[in-house]
Amino acid sequence: MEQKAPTLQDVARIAGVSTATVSRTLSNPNVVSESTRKRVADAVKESGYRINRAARNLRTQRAHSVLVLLPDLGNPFFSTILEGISTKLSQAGYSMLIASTNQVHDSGDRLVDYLDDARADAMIVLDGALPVDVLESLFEASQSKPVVFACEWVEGDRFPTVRSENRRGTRAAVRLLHDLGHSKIGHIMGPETNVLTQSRRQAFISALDELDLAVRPDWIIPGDFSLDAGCEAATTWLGLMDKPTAVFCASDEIAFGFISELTRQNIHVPKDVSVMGFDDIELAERFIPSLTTIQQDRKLIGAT
Amino acid sequence: MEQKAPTLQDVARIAGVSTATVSRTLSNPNVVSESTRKRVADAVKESGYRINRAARNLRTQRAHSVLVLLPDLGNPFFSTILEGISTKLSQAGYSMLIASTNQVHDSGDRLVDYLDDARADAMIVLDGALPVDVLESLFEASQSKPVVFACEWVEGDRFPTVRSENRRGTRAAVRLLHDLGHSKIGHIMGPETNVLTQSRRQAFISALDELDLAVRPDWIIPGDFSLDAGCEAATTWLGLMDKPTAVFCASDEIAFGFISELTRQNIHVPKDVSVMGFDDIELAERFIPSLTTIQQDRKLIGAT
DNA sequence: ACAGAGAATGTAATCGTTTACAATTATGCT
DNA sequence: AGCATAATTGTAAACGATTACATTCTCTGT
Repeated sequence: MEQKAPTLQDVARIAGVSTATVSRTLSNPNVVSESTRKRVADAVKESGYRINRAARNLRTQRAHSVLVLLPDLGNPFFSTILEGISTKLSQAGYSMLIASTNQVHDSGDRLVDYLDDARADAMIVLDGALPVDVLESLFEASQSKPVVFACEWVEGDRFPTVRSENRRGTRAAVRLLHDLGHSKIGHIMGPETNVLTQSRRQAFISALDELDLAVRPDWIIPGDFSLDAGCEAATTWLGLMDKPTAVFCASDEIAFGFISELTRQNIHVPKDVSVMGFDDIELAERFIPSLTTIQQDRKLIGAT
Repeated sequence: MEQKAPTLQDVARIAGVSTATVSRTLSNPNVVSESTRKRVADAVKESGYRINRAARNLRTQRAHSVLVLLPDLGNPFFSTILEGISTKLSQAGYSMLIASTNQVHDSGDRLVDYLDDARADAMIVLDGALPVDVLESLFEASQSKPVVFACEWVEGDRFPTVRSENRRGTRAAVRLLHDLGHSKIGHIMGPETNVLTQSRRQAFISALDELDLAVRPDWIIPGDFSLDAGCEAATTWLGLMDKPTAVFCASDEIAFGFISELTRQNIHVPKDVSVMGFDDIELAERFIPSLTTIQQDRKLIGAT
């Protein structure tokens, strides 16, 4: 029973028309007459025809799919963004290919292959920490196919970028803590090299300045967006003589790690110390308008 | 500067050989002579040739990509599994397409289209709650292309399935709680219709039986794998006259919701009540060997 | 030196669509 | 009716790779 899939030819034969007509009926129905349109529709149904994307892609020179590149698939933060992208893409009739940066790198493939090779029409990059040579080749490729950065970005304005309002979000968080009566506010950072880290730290400092609050270097604790970093930061915090009464974390994951470690040490949140996160992954109370929703529109535009 | 991508023909011309030879050099190097192999390699480098996947896919009738279907992209639990799948696939030279069940459903596309239309060679399903008609058509399609279920599954043994050891994990969890001295153990379930829920509840009950512990229906609290469910369960727990001193949650997310709500109500975990989760998402202390690692091998086998 | 095996390469058909162009038919207008 | 124009449909050439088959070339053994 290994019957091969029906082709346009088969449909054409059944409907008694040419393949061209069938193709037109499917992709551009309003140019064929009512009667043949119906005949073709019936023939399609009868044969159980499904278009062969490979053939179509070859002929039209488009892959009808978009590559999403992210640093780490396991990171829950990205999954909500993916959800948004995925929805938009499938609405627009695109498929979503996924690759994670480290893998691509390990396997020796070059990133641009995905574009060069006609596997993807466009690329959405969620990783701001790409090596320069990769960036270079990406930029070259972006002359012919759209490459857009989202959430994280690279310096230089060479790629269109979709970013959330890091500065504003950070300021809002700091102000909220201030309004709650805190004047001793600390910060747990993301990984040193990350653009988000930089941006949020700067925003944090300037927000403190605006409110005439002290900026204490020992209250700015290094980290790396992970739970573990939050736990370590908790230890650091415990070791401080003069402890901040509120802490703004560069990511929600950090915040969780921080809180859970403190709880283990019988420090109560928020009674003993207030903690805020950033990113609005589903786990947290969301105090900053979600990133994801705003971004998707522009992404789609960039992609098509 | 809109130069089109170089093709096999271009390479062939530069190298002074036929396209067939070039193709062979690339896909089956050991049948061509050393000298031409080098000539072709140089020509490839000179022209910057990249293979056109669309053409290759058309000719070879394979898409070199696998579709992963999951119920909800936003759910962090799946992202770690995705990571594993993705790694294996890219090692094997496959791309990974992603779709989420609800979207596919909403958009009116049929799932099987992905297989039928040569976009994907195989499919990995992480959703055990598909409508019957979808299942039916999937099964039909699985005659020609591999479809494997993972993590969740459907009754009937019609599809190859990769599953984690739900029963064993559950039993291990219950025994651990028992060994810690608990005799009053409760359970917060996942969504009623989910196969994992069923499996874990049964295992939970039989584990209690084995240990001669009481099975109290009011200690088995309904839920749905989400944080919110955990919170609600916390309220339910608070309302119980006779409270279990330990709770086994069907997912880590539930456990987190439960713990956070209790903490808010000044109940201390684990002093006042012990809580265990299930799934081993990165957030939790991992007390059950991870699901993800074991599965990937078999998945890959199934897919190729 | 020559037949014959085996290695290396070339020729050309093929995968299933789309689409420019030609050909046909239908329609409107005087 | 007769011709111009528009609406449909058909013919056939792409798209860029793979591969069966034919061909040429290179040896080896006698």
